[in-house]
Amino acid sequence: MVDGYSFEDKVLMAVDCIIFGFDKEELKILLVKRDFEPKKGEWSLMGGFLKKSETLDGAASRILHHLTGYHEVFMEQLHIFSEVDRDPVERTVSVAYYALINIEDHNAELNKQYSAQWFSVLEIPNLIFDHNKMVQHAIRRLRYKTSKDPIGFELLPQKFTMRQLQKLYEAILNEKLDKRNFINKINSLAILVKLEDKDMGSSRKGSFLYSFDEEKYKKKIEEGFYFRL
Amino acid sequence: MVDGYSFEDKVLMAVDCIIFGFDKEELKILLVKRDFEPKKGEWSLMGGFLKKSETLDGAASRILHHLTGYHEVFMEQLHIFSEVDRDPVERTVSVAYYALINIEDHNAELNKQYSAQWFSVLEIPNLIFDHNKMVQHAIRRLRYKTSKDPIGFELLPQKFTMRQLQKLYEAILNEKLDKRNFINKINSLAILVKLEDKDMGSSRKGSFLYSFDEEKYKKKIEEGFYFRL
DNA sequence: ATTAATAAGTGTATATTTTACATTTTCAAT
DNA sequence: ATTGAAAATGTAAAATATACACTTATTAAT
Repeated sequence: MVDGYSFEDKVLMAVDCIIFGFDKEELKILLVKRDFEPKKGEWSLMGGFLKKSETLDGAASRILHHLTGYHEVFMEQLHIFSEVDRDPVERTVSVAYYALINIEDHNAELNKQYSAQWFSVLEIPNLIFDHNKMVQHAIRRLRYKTSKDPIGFELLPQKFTMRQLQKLYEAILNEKLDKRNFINKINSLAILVKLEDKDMGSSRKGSFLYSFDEEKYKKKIEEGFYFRL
Repeated sequence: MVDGYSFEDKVLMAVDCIIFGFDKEELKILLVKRDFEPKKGEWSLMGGFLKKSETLDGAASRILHHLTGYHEVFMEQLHIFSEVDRDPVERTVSVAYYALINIEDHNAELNKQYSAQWFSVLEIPNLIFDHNKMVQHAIRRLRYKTSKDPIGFELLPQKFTMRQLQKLYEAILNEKLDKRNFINKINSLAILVKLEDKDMGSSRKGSFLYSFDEEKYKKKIEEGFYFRL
């Protein structure tokens, strides 16, 4: 028993991260140029390998932090990809995670360092291995998530306008929504606080800023409500 | 490059299966008595290790077939569990799969061979490692799945009564449903065929048998409908 | 053959939710 | 003061979900 389950195969486990951001108009993901063989120079998800001493969640956080400088970001396991030949170098199983970050205060320096770049989810380039499949999977999951959680918290700056929130939903769902119905629906959730100040950036009139009421927001999620736009 | 990613850690990957069945009254899962150390003699999910030459889906099917004799069963990846100490013998990451099988023509011989036993999901014993957590996760997933797919196909015999179908949903959701509303809702999906013959087992009057219209059923799933009972 | 027992089968009215849709307001720039 | 541009706002109609109770068919017992 000293040897553990000694006759069983061991495999390498990669963790690849689909990092979502929203830039007021478009839903984007952060991709890096791979800097080692094979497929050096091609676009890829940010990834790394699981170490024996960490959990998968831990590995995913480590990798994300490495690239973005962020701690404490929303991340969730997506799916495991295990086609035998998915990595031509060696049998590697990859666990995909997706993360939601506020693109605004993302550290641009790090992007240079890793040759990282934001891409609209509508224009994802060819990625190495099965990474395109992972991205599509993540987009589906994010769409699903909109019907279960109010996702804005993670992807928007602290203060935002109704229109920005609507555009976020539109970007994720890839469909236009009716303004009045959207506002009514969001208000019925009662998770927003209307602030005094306005954002003057987008019109002469200016539009009121909102922020999430964190407490109500969390309670809502726990209740497991179903939210259909 | 001959050595691949030679400095990275490799880990053992287990696959554990939550096997759901329905016996006309209760939602059940199939558990086995573990026959090797550690935790020999305790209840456990049916599991095994991933081999280098197979995918995770392949491993899950292999393991399921081994225990139940079934091929071609609905199975789906659930979640990966990777707590560092989850297996006291050795660092092992486990991928949980859940399967839906028709309990009726399940091979009872194999149950003896593996000391396997069906347990109501309402009375799951203490399981080894983090297997109880996996089971709870699987039940949540199955509940969610009812709102997205008509799940009966996998869990019921080919012919079944409306009442059996209702009981299946009630068992999964763990709540009573209204008979008339249930029937109306199911009929509105238009995926069932009402057969000529009746099941005389449960009443003097007898109740009509139904079966799924496989084609409509598959079309419905593809459409991605949302189904709320 | 009448009766009793048992589960099957069936419909509707009300409440709730979702959808579609157009005008007025504000204010900075000219 | 006029203009332009986006923000803000409400309602009626349609669709969906819910609550709810009696009749029917059959057979086993008398």
